[in-house]
Amino acid sequence: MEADSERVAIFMAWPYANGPLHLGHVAGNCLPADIQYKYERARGRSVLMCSGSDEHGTPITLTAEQNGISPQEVVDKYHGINSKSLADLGCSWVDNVDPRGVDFGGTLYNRTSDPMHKDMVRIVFEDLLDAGFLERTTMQQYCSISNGEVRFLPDRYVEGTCPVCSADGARGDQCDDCGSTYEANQLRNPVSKLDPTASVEIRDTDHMFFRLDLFQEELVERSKARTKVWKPNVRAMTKNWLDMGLRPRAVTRDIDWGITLPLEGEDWDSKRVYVWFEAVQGYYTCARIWAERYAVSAGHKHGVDAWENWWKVDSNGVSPKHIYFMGKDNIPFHTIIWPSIIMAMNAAASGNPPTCEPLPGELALESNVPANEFLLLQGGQFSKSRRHGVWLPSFLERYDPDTLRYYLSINMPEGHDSDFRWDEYVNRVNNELIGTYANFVHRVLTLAHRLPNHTSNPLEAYYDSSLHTEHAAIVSEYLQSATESLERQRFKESLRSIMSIAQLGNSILQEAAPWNHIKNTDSSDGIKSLSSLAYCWLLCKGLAVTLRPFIPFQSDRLWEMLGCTEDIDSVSWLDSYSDNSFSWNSSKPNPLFERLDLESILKHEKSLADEEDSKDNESKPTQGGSGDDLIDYEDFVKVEMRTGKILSVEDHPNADKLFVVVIEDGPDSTRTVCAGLKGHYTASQLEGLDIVFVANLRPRKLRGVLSEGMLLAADDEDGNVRVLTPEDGMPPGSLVR
RNA sequence: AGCGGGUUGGAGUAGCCAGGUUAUCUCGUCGGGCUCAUAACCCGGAGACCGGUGGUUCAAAUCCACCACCCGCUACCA
Repeated sequence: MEADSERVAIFMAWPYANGPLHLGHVAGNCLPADIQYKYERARGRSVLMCSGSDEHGTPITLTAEQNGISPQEVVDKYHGINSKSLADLGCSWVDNVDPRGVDFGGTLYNRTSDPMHKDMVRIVFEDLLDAGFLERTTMQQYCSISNGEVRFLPDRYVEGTCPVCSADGARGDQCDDCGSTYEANQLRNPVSKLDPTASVEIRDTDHMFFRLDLFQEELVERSKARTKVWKPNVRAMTKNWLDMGLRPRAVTRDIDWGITLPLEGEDWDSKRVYVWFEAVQGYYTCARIWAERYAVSAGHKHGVDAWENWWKVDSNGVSPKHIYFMGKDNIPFHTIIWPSIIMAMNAAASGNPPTCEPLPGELALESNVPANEFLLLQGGQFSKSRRHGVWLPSFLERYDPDTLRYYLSINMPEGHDSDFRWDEYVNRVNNELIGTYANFVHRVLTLAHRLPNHTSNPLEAYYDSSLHTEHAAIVSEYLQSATESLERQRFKESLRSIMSIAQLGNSILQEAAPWNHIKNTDSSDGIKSLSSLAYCWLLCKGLAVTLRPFIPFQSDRLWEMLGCTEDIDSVSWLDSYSDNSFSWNSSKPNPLFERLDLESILKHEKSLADEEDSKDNESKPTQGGSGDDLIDYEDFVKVEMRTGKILSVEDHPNADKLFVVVIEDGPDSTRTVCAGLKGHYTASQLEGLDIVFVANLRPRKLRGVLSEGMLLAADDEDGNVRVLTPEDGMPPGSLVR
């Protein structure tokens, strides 16, 4: 393979270790990062890939509380599950040291609870503090007090009575009913959503803030220079943040699960590093930890400093290439916050002002941040609580990882959200992956095996390269465009170009019709035809190499069936279609994939869902203690439900999902209620309907409009909503019981 | 309502930032061919006033303005 001195670091956003990975993570993060890594290796480059589990923060502590275990147990569990899923998916995290040798790099799927990560974060914290990039500020924050235990609460976990309009349910800093904002201490009757019985008060608390504002100018300059490189979604999101103006951001918080602070004094004992500040540093700490744990023992020539090859600008001013993969929700962290921290680290080390153009010896900034949009599931967002999702571990138990990799690659949410649909998965796998690609390979292999007895490849004797210059030129164009696409992280486009080569192969076979000459190979037509078959054999070799980033398992299988003895790792991407040597494997070829059957897949998925349902039904009564969920008849009759007739429906002036509905609730009597039915019904569908409503609910303003009751409606797992309506003939105002 | 994204043949998409010959690809559909191959493969056809209305320009899917609808986050809500 030709030497390529380029140094590349592949960074994948750190999955939160609070649950198993779902297909959205795979399509948005894991797969693109892995494809890019494998491609860069095939180019002969030195590549280091870093990521791991993000293991701190409030949600993990809540999961731990709910399950009665420690936060560490939560993250241990999911770090294990997710590491295994990634390996089963064929991602390269399993090779900590590059099989070509440690000088080529390697990978590390680390975790933020790693003591070395924690130490390095504390050192960065100190350096930035000394350099004046962190400042101490006193802020006021809610906390709940229960049994003498003080717990600080984020604003979104507090609600109370609005000081302006007296509405209930106002949030810590803003009232949704009247829209007014106020200082934290003005909210009346604050209550903790996590523990409603605790008393809530305001306390002063000191925190360290990162001076993001100091980097505004450099970031504006940098983002202008990146307009040609960044995707539209990345440009837009970043510009939006910069236009709003950057402000200092707290890097510490009142919580006990996280990295302790390198600060003296009791004040700081109960505080930890804020996750956003610490997890992004994982890209840097992970590279250093890789060097210490793997590069040294594998004999890297630079030992513990090996990481610098992938992180520091070299003496000629050349930066390593840094590519960060993530979903759209993570963009500002990678175009604003993390670059600022890197600039701050550089400035702290050199004593110079921050600059967006790192000098030789300094840490490099991103080369691209190809953020993906979201993968939806049958049109809706993946959701743990609504059980709307396909989880990676259960998927991989049943289906071939390469089929998933193919489908998600060809359907990647690169420009906008895309959809995971079972029928489309089956279609694309059967028609494209199997019909076009695997079928081509199988045709070539079985035809070759039908030629007369042989111990080496029988096609070699017929091959005449001069007959295929036109085809070779087309293949070379496809390869070049696939390569250019991958240089720009355009995976769909790239995969399509490569698939075009398989399609070309099919048409070459069609035209040459070698099956007519298998038994009588001597005619001049026969020789020409078999030369085409021989050329197709060479195409299969190229396809194995160039599809390997996308479907690694089956590429390796194909390579073996072709009888190639050379290590596929040492074949250069650019030369993959130019090697004219003929290998041979005398054992009978087998199809690469099995066709998928949509009906049986849907049946299985449904049975999985039913299983979950029955599990839930069984566990519910025991969960809250038996009988606790039951109410007395007296409680039930307190709810006064009546029939009514909808007279008019109008859009709520200040809410997207609300209708303002006037109902006839008795003879010559009407009332107004707000109903969140927009999107489920049109106004005209509702008008005139007989409905059931709760009549004695305390009236409450909803985004400024007083609602005197509540329409009853049913909703199912899929989010469908239907209003309740009595059988005809009941006059408005009739009691329901 | 705030912020972001989207609207291109029946479905899904490329092209838009850097305006310019017959608007891309996959699936589906119709017709023909092949029979080696996993009912797979190959060739050809039909099908789009590029969401709407204005504007800029010699020229607009592409740039600008306004409008409509869809999605996500936040809010609200059955």
